[in-house]
Amino acid sequence: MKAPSTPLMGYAILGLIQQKPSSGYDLRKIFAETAMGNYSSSPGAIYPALERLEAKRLIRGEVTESMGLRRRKAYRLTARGEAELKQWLSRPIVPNDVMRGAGELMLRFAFMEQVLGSSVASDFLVQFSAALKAYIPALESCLLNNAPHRSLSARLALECGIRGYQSLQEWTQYAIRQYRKSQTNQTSRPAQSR
Amino acid sequence: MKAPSTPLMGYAILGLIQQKPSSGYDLRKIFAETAMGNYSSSPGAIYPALERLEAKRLIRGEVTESMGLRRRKAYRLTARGEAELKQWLSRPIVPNDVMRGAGELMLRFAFMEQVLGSSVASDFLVQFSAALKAYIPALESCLLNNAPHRSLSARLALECGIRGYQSLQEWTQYAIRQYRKSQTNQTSRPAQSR
DNA sequence: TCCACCATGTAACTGGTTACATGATTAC
DNA sequence: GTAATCATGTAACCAGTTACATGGTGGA
Repeated sequence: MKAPSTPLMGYAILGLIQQKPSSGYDLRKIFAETAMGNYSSSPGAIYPALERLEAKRLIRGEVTESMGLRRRKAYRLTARGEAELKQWLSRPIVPNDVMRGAGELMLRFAFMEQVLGSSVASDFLVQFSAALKAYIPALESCLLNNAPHRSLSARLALECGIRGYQSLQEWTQYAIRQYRKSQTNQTSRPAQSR
Repeated sequence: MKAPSTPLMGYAILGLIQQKPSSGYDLRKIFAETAMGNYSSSPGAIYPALERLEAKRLIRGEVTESMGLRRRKAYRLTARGEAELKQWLSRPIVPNDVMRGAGELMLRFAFMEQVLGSSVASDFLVQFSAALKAYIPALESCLLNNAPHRSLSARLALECGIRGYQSLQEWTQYAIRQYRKSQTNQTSRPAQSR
């Protein structure tokens, strides 16, 4: 009774390929050099991941050997792949998403506007903010309950986690304001891929 | 040319066991119910991890079958285990630690005071703060360089990462102040395990 | 007695890690 | 020609996941 779920890195690849058809090498560079560095850029991670996605018919690769260029296998999304990506991006936020660190939610949000449009991204922020609002008090009570702490450093580490979520919450408010600002300027359109 | 490194969860277990000898079940509860929930509480993760640590002679388990109690295998640190834990806690902070998310550094800090004393923990915070100060500008320039962003949501996601590190930096300052405050009240002692 | 929970494990699968292999192309 | 870099891959290993198995203990 388990969905044959694509791991997080698979979705990262789907999202990047949706933005721009890419080779394994392109993806390695992105993971190695940009802020997406939390995902592995090792060939032993990326090439097998591409093969798995291709086996599931979510992407398709074609070699571009034309005129003296280096051999290069560029992947692009299939219709199934785009559907899978949209389905992932459309999932509702569940408490577990927030508890396990917000990495997956942020990855989804980063791709969301291009794929589903700015109004969906804006709605997502509202959901996100609400989920954080519900979760933070639980952490704070955890801090108070454990009043007789083992050490100052242990308590501070816990406080650091709470601050992280508070900062995330502040970011959602900021981001919501940014979307409101942009909506007054231009109409919300479903983000056509050029 | 690779150290037979204990994975992060192994150190989490060593740290917890140092605080208080524990069984696999105890650890499961801690990982499931407290703020350490980012580590897996599944039996398939914990029991093999305990076996690995025992095989490396870092911990030793003994069954406590006394008087009608349920069978229970409590582990405690060996001398080697304590040495390994101290060695891990004493490692200098390298840029990579900060880039790959600060999870390992926070775990180390949480255990640090009990094992190595408050002055080491305090020094650690200073190092941590310096590492963050060096890293944040790189992220900010990444934001500026990618000025023609794909979408507002992608830019905001990047900003969220930066804010997270800034909040971490603010926390280090706060934590350093807390240590200064505590040092004026009581002398810094190497934290004897009772 | 039977159910809930305590407590420890095991097995198959999945996927990431390090490290190595291979060869083509470009710049010097 | 030779070094750097582009580009794709492979293999052995390691550890976490889900799911199941086993049995003791206490309370209804």
